[in-house]
Amino acid sequence: MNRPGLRERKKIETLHRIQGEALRLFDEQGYDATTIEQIAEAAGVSPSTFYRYFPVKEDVVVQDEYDPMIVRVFESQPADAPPLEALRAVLADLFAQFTAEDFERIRRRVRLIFAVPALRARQLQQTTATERLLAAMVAERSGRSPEDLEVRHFTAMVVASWIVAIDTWAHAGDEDLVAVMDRCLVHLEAGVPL
Amino acid sequence: MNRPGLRERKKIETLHRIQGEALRLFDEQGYDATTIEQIAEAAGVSPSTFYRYFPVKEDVVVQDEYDPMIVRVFESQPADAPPLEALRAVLADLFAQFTAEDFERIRRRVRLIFAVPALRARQLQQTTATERLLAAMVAERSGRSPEDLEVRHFTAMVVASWIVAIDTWAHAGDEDLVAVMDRCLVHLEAGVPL
DNA sequence: CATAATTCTGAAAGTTACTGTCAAATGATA
DNA sequence: TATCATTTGACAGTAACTTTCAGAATTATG
Repeated sequence: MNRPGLRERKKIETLHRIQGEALRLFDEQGYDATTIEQIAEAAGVSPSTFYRYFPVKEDVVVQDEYDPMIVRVFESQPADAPPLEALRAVLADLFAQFTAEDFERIRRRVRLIFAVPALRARQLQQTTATERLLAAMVAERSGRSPEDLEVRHFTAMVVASWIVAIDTWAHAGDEDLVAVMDRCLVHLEAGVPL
Repeated sequence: MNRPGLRERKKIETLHRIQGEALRLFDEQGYDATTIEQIAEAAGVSPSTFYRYFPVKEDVVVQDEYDPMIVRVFESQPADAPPLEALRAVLADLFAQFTAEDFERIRRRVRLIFAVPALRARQLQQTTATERLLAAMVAERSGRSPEDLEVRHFTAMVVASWIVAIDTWAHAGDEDLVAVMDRCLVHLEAGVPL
């Protein structure tokens, strides 16, 4: 048996407390003006502990746990679906699980990320990891190599498309996130005509 | 008349000297293991001077002067050419001006950038600036707003396409850079089929 | 229940990237 | 040559991150 256990619960709680206090402080004073010491103190931990949870300052905003979800949902898609269809469905399925509060939290985070260069840089970097993940899965499915130029190009386009959609949604947005993503993917599939 | 003048010539020279020594040291000891102090000393300047030329350490590798060239070449394209055609031509024209040594230097820089996370992050960030630039030009040409979703999506796709091509070329590459880029853009125009 | 093993935490000291200020040096200009 | 603007270097300071180590809390084991 490997139930959650007190230790793990405490860890998750601490992680969320740090993240919450950090976002609050960033809102109040700005990202750069907030030091790790302040965040640590507000969360009732030591700076060392902060770094144990978030290797770099940016991660307290950028880190998320979506990658494994994406993998799970992607693998549950019908094997004969074309890759672009499959990925579109993955997002739809994923978003269907989110609540309105989830979206609101994500929106705040995304806005912060796009406003602070350091956060944006970190997120772009994290995105390339997701890209590799997708490339591996797509390659598997289409019986090609993950190094194949078209496979890498395909995944790069899809991921970049997502980012444009998220950016648009977070800023303009009374529109639905799924709707914006669909518009982008349709545009992509049509060969980005202008 | 506005000839270079001694002062400017010296500035360019210093800039190149710093860059050269930095790249040499990075090759020898690795990026992280090389301090700004070492670079400054090798280039015969003070650390403060280093920062005057390169606001952040990453810029000594990532900074380039291509953006204005892109603008110039783009504006010299026939006004009735479709945007994707125009951008393809821009790159072809640009690369035609480069020598074999240029390509070799670029290749070394690109490999370094893709190997060091901090450099990659900075470059991705810089890329978004280029993206905005392109968006403005493309918007102008097609009589749309730079905020238009399709315009932003189009430019994001083209830029992301370039990056995949450059990455591929720098690593695999006995193939021509222009050829790889063409393959990517063709794939994009076809709606990234797999 | 008691003790051993594992994991988590905090304190402290050190490195380095980066910022700001000010005076000295150097190139431009009249 | 004399004055003006720009560039540079020295210095001091901040804060992000790293490393190390000892002690505390939690879990596993006899």
